[in-house]
Amino acid sequence: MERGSGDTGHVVRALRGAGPLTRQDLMAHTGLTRAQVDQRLEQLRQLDLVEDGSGSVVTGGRRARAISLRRRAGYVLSVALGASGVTVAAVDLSGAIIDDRSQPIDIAAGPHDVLGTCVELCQRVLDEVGGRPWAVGVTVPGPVDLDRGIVVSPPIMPGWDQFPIRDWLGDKLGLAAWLGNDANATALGEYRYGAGKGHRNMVYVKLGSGIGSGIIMGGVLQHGDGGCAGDVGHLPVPGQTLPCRCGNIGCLEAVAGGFALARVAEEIAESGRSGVLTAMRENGPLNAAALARAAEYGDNEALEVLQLAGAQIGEVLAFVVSLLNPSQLVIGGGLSYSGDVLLSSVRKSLYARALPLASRDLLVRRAALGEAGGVQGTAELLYERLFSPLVLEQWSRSGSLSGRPDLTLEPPFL
Amino acid sequence: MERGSGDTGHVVRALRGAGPLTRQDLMAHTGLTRAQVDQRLEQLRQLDLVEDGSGSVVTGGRRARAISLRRRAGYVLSVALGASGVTVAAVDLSGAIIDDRSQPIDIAAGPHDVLGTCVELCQRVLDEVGGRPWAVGVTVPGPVDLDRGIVVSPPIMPGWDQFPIRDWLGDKLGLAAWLGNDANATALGEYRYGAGKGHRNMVYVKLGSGIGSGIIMGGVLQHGDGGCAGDVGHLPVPGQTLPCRCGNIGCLEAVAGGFALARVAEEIAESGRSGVLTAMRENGPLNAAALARAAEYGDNEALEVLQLAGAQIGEVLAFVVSLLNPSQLVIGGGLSYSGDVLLSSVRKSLYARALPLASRDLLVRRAALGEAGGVQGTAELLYERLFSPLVLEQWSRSGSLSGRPDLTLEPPFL
DNA sequence: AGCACTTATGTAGATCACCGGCAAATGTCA
DNA sequence: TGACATTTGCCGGTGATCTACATAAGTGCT
Repeated sequence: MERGSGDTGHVVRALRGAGPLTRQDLMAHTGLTRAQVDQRLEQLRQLDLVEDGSGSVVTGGRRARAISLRRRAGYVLSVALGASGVTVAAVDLSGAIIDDRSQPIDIAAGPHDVLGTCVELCQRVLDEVGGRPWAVGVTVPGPVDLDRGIVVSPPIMPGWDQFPIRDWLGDKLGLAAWLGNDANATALGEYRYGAGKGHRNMVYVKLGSGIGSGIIMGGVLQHGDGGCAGDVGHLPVPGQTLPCRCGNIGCLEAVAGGFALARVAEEIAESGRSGVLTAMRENGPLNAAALARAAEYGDNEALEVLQLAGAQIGEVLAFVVSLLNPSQLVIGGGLSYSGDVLLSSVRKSLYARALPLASRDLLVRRAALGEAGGVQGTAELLYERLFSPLVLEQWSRSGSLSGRPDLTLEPPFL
Repeated sequence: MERGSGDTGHVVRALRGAGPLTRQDLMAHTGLTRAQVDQRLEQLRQLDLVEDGSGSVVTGGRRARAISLRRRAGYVLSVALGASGVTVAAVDLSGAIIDDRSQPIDIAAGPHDVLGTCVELCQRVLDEVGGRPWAVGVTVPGPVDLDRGIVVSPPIMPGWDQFPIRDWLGDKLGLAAWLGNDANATALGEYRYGAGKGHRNMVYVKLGSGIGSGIIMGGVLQHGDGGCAGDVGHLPVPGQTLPCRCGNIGCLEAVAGGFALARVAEEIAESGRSGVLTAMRENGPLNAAALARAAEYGDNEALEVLQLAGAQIGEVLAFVVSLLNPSQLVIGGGLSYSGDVLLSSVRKSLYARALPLASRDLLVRRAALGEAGGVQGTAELLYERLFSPLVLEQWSRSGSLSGRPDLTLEPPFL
């Protein structure tokens, strides 16, 4: 079939995962023999993907030459659409961001407007970085139909339902394109580069304006059959009846999401129950971050609100942990960076309610990548697909990394 | 490394999954060339695993010889421990049960007593079937530490905590052994042979004396990091406070499991609110099945209890479906076979509460394998490991299928 | 029955990847 | 500087795989 190019991807993955490696290291990592490693490296050298690094550790004998991926060999574009802003980044083979641009947007302006802005940002990044990227990946804060590259009934993206985002952007840029969910992609980012490294069963939770999550089981990002696995934001919180944008009532996002907390903060400020919040309000509309600041100043009202939200989030996550028994829970998103009140409240509630067996060895950590997690995760998703056996073979055959390869396949590859 | 024996397993898997196949079919299924298929088949022929079948379909040319696995080539032992009974079965390569024995037990009698009975049953099956099985797999209705082959803090298995079930039985029988959770194994059985065929994201729910589940995502059975993924029986039902054997309160199992329903039935019978149940009680203690029969006779009290239980189960499963977005939910276990009241109530509650997006294309079906699902699933688990590249290579080297191979590896294999 | 056509299977030589061992290269360390 | 350690380049032998062709075993038409 693919004449041994099947495990060329293995070599690339090892190099991407563990930085520069000597031939010996590669043998250990991939299980291949020296001859095999050499052959694979030759193949990669012809594609101009690898280069010799400097010497390695001192062992008392001849120093091994470390082989590393050529960072400048190429890159992918990541487009991270949020509720109120978009970030476009060029991400190199190592997962590092070469260049990125952000711009505020209103997602409710609809696909043509917003995607137009995306293309502009992409152009500016492309002008800065030069060359042609291998692919472009887009993430959105809503449920995605992976096969068709569209969003379906997104609660916070009015006007986007069924719009062919993937193909529109792909054709506009002339690149292979992929569309996914933002929390899912960030989960992969944290799994590869961030707080979740090495935890083959891991859940990433994004606490932002909305609440979402990404589930990694068996080392594989799980999208579910309709592409909406991990949508914890719209799981019900017992006893709650607040209406949610999605049409249901009592959704976690509706009671403890950033939007919801901002609204509560405004209410408190208006009622005058908190001097701190009322004062803060002078500088503009309150948001969840303001609430967190108020809580750190010692404002009781704000503290209570955050603690309640944390407890509610923890309650839902306890359910998730008990069901999936991951070894790590990574918490990210805007809300997670504003003080410790919320996070510690989540922890407390989570450990109190989850099955002891499932939570005994559970680690709950803050995300390590911050804002970059999304674009890095998206890049990771693209690289997984770009270095799949099929695409690699296609590239080897043509002699260069060009064309618009098929990105719809799901790992694990064979 | 393994000299091309890596994809011998592929051939076996194709033959196991799709019955007798011609060489051409195998080429299509595995992606190998004819020469490769021939070589793999030769290898398998030397291990006495395959045989030529009769001719195949008429195509207008020479008829292809179908190749099939020799059913009598060997088998594995499955030991399915339940709360009140144990079943031992010999399962052949096709997943068919060659011979099986069941016997009532009291799991509370402790490991030595119960496992002694298991060994006896195994001996009887072995005497009947003859030959030496390749391995033995044990499943228990409790949380399992897969690495160590023990159960940990099992709610309904007093006296079994930390007992080395796997190694004890393996040594007693002189076979490679594996220990797992019953619902997990059954999930795999339904996925391969039963109602879940082809649904790579599937959840199996066992409604019996206890309630458990098995989660298959990406075509792989997910155990979770501590081995207790899918333990839906001890997820909390909102608003419920009944104490559970596990020490928590309001667990699904405590309010809607078979034990719980039996207790409720007794209460009703005692109170005299239902003539039917009071009458039934004459013939011995009531159980959940009696409740179901009473409901079918039109007894209102019984009907209400079942509907409530179904609604509670559906509520928890709605959560599971919304989170994991599987394409199929398979419901099995003793309770699922007693009438339609419970199941339809589960369905109603589930569809009403799950995210529309996650449940839109969801199929909810009854299990197809019945009692056999557990032992077949266990066998499937064993075969996955027995035909992994490493074990196959070991066997090829020694020339026969002997020894006690290592069964701790998890698929997917590479 | 005979013949053309289709498809599966067996076989042989060419080719390619891989393994193992050896020697050269490139270091360290005393 | 010389002994030693380790990596790396190189080459012949081996075996698996590929290609191509011949043969077997059918179907369907005349």
